[in-house]
Amino acid sequence: MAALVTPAASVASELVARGRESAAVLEALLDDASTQGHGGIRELAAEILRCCDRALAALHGAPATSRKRKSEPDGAAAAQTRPRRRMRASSGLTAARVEKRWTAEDGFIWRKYGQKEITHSKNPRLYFRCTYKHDSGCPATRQVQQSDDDHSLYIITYFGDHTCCQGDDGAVAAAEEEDVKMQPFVINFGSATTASSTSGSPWQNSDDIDGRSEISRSPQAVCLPEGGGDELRVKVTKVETTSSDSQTAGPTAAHLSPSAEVSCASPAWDPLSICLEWDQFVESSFDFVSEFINFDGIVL
DNA sequence: AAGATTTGACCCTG
DNA sequence: CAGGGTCAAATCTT
Repeated sequence: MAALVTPAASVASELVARGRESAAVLEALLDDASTQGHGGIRELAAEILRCCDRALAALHGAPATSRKRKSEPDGAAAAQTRPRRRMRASSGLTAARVEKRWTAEDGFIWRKYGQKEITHSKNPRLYFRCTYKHDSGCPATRQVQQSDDDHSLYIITYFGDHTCCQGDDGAVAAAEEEDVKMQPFVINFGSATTASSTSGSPWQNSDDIDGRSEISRSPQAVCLPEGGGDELRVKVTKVETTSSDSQTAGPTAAHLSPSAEVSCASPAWDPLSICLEWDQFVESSFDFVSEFINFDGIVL
């Protein structure tokens, strides 16, 4: 477990994560505008996302390679002797954290390891573990399931904390809290179409929440302006934490708070002082698009 | 070729 | 025994 644990690394990690979010928003915007010939710029935004992902991976202290699956030389015989698995309920793993989001994306890099049809549920439950489980022994896992009631909502249950980027508990806790605040949002540029952000969103991709697309795809639902509105509307879904003892109740039984809607004149996400530059970056994203900023500085 | 995803089977708990 | 969580071979993607 050779994760970077210095405060500087923690800050860098968070900055990159935030930059990635900004790029995701940009890509979403451009995606919608693709019919007007912004395909090349979209690709650029996608490249930013990829760069940020790689940077995060590096910061998390894991080599980009060596994740090859172990092969079982004895085939079926090996399966017979494989270690007995333990169910989470009895494993004493850390508490579950249930989130209800518009996107399955959360800034971490997950690897899908299973999918299961759940009884009395229309949508399958997807199982993810931290990409760095084997490299850093990171125990973090999560389950993602689309809401039966609202297909544009994802119910995400987190188990365990990320140790792959941990070391400074305070910093990590702050980062997680931050993540919760800034991830689940819907941007509405004051469209007259009341745009129920939960329906008809062009960005939701219910068939595509597997690990790969999660990393590469834009998470936010965005409505482009129709009449020149300039207000950004951020929808924040509150998050509750449940105890491990109540985990067996499952995500759908967990207590989810109703969403709170917040309107703001600018897309400044929150008052993290060290990240002001990114806020400015986002605010000027449209200008930057038209001027074709030089990305040399972010090449990794 | 290496790494990620899919998916059926295995295993555990209630 | 049913339901749910995880494993890992097969398959796909890059």
